[in-house]
Amino acid sequence: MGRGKIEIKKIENPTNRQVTYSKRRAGIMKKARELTVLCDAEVSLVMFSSTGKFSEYCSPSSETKKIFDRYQQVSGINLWSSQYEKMQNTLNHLKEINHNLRRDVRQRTGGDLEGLDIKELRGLEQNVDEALKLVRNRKYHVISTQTDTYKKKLKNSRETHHNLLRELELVDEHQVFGYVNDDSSYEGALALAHDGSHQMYTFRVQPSQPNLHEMGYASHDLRLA
Amino acid sequence: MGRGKIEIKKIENPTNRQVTYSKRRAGIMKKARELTVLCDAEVSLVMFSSTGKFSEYCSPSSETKKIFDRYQQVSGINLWSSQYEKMQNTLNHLKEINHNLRRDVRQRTGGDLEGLDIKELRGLEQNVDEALKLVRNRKYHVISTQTDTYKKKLKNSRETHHNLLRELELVDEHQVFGYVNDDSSYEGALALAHDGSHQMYTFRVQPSQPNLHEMGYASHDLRLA
DNA sequence: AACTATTAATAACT
DNA sequence: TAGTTATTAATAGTT
Repeated sequence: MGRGKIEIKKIENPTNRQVTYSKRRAGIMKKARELTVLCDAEVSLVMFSSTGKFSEYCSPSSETKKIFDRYQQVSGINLWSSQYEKMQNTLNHLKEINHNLRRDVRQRTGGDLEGLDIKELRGLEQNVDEALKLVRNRKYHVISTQTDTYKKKLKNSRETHHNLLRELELVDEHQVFGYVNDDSSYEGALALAHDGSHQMYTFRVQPSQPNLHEMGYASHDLRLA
Repeated sequence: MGRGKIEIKKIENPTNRQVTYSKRRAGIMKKARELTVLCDAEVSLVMFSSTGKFSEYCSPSSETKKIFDRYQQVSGINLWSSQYEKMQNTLNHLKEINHNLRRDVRQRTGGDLEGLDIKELRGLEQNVDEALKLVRNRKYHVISTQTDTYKKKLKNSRETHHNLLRELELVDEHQVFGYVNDDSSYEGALALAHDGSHQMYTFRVQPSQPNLHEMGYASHDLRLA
């Protein structure tokens, strides 16, 4: 339809090709629109020119996305299967790891021991025992560090006090009051550390887990008390 | 184009509409094909008739899926944003939980203690201490159960033996040989349980975590030794 | 971007 | 559903 018949093959002249693309694109869009109206059909038309220019037509009261969804249903092709499956796998993997981590934590708090044989129990016992020693060591280290800090502060304070008194002495030539050399602070801190209070150690992860159940987990209480 | 002009509005006669749909569908598909060839374009055409019949055209050497992917890139519309976002959130949530669980396990094995203050350390110590007691109790329970089983087996065996000897006595009227009443098995089991072997307790989750690094985790060795 | 000779599509009919 | 044809619509080549 035009001044002479044309063969249906790629137009080599780029300018010509682009012009023809524009014209025919308008034509096919009109056809799509007419089909939609005349026949009450849903039509999605997506085009990319050879230069990459994108155009689309979509029947009114619909969206390309919806037609894609429908296309997917009918064609049986899962358009985002690759993405989706990969994520699904990652998710399952994480869930499994989480599950195992939870069990480990439970066993390390003395629960869920029924499935373990003697050998495993012995191993766990030894492991927990070693952990206990490490925690104790760390505690003592923190305590002694803290105590040193207190001692230094005290020493500083003492010196400051001393100097102050000296200054007063020099200024007023008054009698100096004695003061107590209080070295009982170290024992005090140790007593504090060992006071056997029954306050529980609460697992930090708790406050940031509002909806585990949404992910297929029973809402186990992870509070390790 | 036809015997008389027609108005572009829905064809009310269903038969007519269906006929027109078929003809025009063929026409628009031909147009799409021609556009593809002449102008070296990529075209996706998806149609649903008013009766729900689905047809598509897609430029050769491409697939509807690929064109959809491209459509998504260009249009900025994320076709699976809802699905994807939900999964992404779940994933991040799981990762966070995982992270916290790992830290907890590490702390329960005596690592990562630097961030804890005295109060937390005291709590952790007490918690681990209690866990240790629970594990020990369980171990003793398993041992004693096992020992009981052995005792019963032994008792059975002893009786069987006894009966056998009696039968021999009755049959042959021979002299009975004595046997040792071996009750040392209990002490043996306890010794085994307390032997202080340095064999490590290995965390069960290990073998099923081949590729943690793929999920953005450093491949920490979870082995709790 | 507009024109127009010509071909292509198709509405009505069979 | 498929074929025919009169008529309109699309468009190739031109301006």
